[in-house]
Amino acid sequence: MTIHRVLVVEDDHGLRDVLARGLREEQFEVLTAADGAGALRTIDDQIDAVVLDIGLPDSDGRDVCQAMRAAGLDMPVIFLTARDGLTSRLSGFSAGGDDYLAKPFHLAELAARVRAALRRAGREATTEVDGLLLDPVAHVLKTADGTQMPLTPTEFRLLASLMAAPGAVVRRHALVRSAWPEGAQVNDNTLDQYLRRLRRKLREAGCERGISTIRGVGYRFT
Amino acid sequence: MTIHRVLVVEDDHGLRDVLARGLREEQFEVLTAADGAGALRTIDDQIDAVVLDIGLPDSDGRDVCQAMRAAGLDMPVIFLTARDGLTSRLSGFSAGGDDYLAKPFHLAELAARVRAALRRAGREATTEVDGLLLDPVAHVLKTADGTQMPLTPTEFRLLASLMAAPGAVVRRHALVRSAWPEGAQVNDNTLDQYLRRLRRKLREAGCERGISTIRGVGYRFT
DNA sequence: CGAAGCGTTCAGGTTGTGTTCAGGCACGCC
DNA sequence: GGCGTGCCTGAACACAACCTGAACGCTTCG
Repeated sequence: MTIHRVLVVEDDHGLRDVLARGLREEQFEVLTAADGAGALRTIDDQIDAVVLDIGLPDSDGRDVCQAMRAAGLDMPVIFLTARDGLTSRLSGFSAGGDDYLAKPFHLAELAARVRAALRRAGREATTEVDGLLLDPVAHVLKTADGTQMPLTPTEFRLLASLMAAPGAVVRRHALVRSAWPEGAQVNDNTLDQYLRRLRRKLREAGCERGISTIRGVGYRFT
Repeated sequence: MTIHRVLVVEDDHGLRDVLARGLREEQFEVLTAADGAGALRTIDDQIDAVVLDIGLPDSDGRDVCQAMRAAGLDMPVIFLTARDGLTSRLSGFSAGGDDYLAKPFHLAELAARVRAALRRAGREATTEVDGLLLDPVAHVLKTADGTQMPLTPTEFRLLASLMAAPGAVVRRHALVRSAWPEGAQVNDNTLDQYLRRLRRKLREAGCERGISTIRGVGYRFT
């Protein structure tokens, strides 16, 4: 999993901490701000996404977003709204391909939305190894001859991890750590299956490179 | 294969933990610091490499690097820069750093870069004897003519132990201690078998050097 | 509702690694 | 030379690691 920088803007201290800690556990790098002014002070083009509470003490979250856009900052924004009603109004507004989430919500859902937004915005890093490239926007593997092979999210994370350091052995548990959420219990066989599917997709895409097994150690993309 | 000591300097707590844990799993000994001041307090000539965030709260990572150099510390530095900033790329190099890595990145890639930097700096994460090198990243034996010979984990540990001190005699029980877990009961003949297999693999790889027997004492890599 | 896609699990087969056994060769000592 | 010890060799074995094909539950989406 690649590491992204997320700014959380929320006035409630407790909630802000919960969000920050939760997103960190989901492998994000997290900055925080307590109000609109602080957000605009913190924000720059190194932020990959913003989680933005609509009801801020000093200003409306949407104004903050507009100020961002005016400053030429185009990263995705996930709005947090105080339950119901508002959401319908927001869906029409949806400025800049953003997303919204009504309180209360699950951390896992927020993390998923942030990821989805990053993907849509093309903020994921493209990995490329010798003509073979991994397109993070479309979640597709593109070969030199233009063939496109769709990948599932988990397949994508696994292959990205393998291609990040071509030729190097990646240990099994390192693969698990990079493709599954922190602390997930993953059956050995599950990983086997994914490698099997990845190898088949690579073969079907007519790719001469492949994943070799280093028995007792891990796998290597060659 | 000696263990290397890496200092990770990163202000974000979550990211720092992820990096530290990941590098430890890759067999590094990891120290951490949260800012430039802490880094300069921690650092000494026992550190083999530094992973240094450019954007630190109290100072620029490049200044930290320059301060290091001024103090006569010449270990390699891998800069972490916020997404593809070309400027930080260049100035990172002019500050005497060895490599850079743009966020977001994969752990496997960071580990590979740290190893590469150590190798370039002559701190040798890989064992090399006269064109024959044992590559722990790819987990293979590479000969001068480019042949790659895969090794099993135990073979790898044994050969590493022999190549660590070329020309010196390594006693049998010393070999056992370095290639098997502490307190393992190893049949004499088992070691014989491994030497046999190693010699054959060396021969098959077209290597003129070999392992000679010192009867009653041990073995020597010449 | 049904269909499709994704993640996961199960059962069974295959292979490589680590290990042991039986026997042979070579060296050193008497 | 006879003999023992240390090392080498070829073959065989057990078991874990890994691969494979098939199926199941779950969610999503039409």
